[in-house]
Amino acid sequence: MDVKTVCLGMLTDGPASGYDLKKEFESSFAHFFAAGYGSIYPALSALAEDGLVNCELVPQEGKPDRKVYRITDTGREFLLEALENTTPCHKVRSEFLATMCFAHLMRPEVVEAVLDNRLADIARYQALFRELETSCDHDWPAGADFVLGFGKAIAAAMETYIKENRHKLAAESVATTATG
Amino acid sequence: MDVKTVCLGMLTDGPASGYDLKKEFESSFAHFFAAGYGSIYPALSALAEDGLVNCELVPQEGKPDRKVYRITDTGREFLLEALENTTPCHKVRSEFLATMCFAHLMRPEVVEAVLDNRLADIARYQALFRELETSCDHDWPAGADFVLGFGKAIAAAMETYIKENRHKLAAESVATTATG
DNA sequence: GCGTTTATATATCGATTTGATACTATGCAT
DNA sequence: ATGCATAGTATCAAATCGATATATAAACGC
Repeated sequence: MDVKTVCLGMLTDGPASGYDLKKEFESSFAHFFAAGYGSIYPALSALAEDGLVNCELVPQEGKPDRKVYRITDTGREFLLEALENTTPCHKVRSEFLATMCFAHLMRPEVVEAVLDNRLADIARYQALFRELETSCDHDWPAGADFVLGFGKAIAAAMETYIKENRHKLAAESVATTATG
Repeated sequence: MDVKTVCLGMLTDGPASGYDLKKEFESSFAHFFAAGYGSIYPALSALAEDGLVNCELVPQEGKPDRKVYRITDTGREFLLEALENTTPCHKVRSEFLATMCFAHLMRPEVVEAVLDNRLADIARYQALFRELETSCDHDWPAGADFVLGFGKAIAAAMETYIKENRHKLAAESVATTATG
């Protein structure tokens, strides 16, 4: 399940441009699958080349032409096959936790700042979740609901854990002002 | 905080070879920062070239020489500076959630299998956490404790969420045997 | 005794992804 | 008038991933 396949899946919802897909990556997919233009545009080109989507050029005034992609029957078949994989991965890459591993080398106020910033980031995700919930009138497929709920549950768990355990970290910092 | 910096941080614990670091990436770091040989060896070479570590060749019988890396004073300074970054990221890349977004295109038994496999994967992480807790006699720095606890909390939250919400998914699958 | 897996150790390489940037044009706010 | 947001495409170096190659030896199952 690479960017190509996710784009293909998004296109089952209807035709879209690379720009449109980017917006979806930034909203409903933001909390679990990031992709920038550098991944999306090459992915769409490759899909078109393989005949899994076709591309219609829609001219616009004053703006670059829209390249509107539509999934083909071959593409739909390919997607269904890809969805047969029963062991899709779930990976975390956390510079935050890596940093916390070395908290004993850091000044306590920096540790505090890192934790505050992480909580702020979690709050941003929670705001996004509320937005997604209100904007869409719940005519969503069950899968989208499940995924949003998953994001909310994990964000809440992270928030709770950090708030309840941050005091343990601040306490033991080696670099506490030795002048005390 | 790239692989180079994490390797440098690991080396504050004592000298180690690339092979040793790989084992650490597979144990205590496994749940939040993956790195393979393809990242670790080039990282160590680059660190050595920049004078942040030095390398001692330790010959062995029948096996390739060990290249034992040790952090230098310059390296320690560099690390401390890197740890001043107060906004380290925390990213998730989940092919699992991407797959679940398209559950309505999947056969229900495949959805079930995906969920079972995810739960199994979570269980493997939980086993690893128990191992880490017992093997090390808690002479750990507080940071390592915090990070392990974080992993446990999130794993538990994921497990609970999946078990409590999977029924909603199975229910609405479009592809239910229409022959019923 | 014989094949397979596991462990010790290094290293490389193509494919994918990241993150930043470039280009063009409209409109809105300060 | 200057900057920022929005709409749209596109590219590129650097970083990372995942698999594979090489070499030796102990351990395990049948």
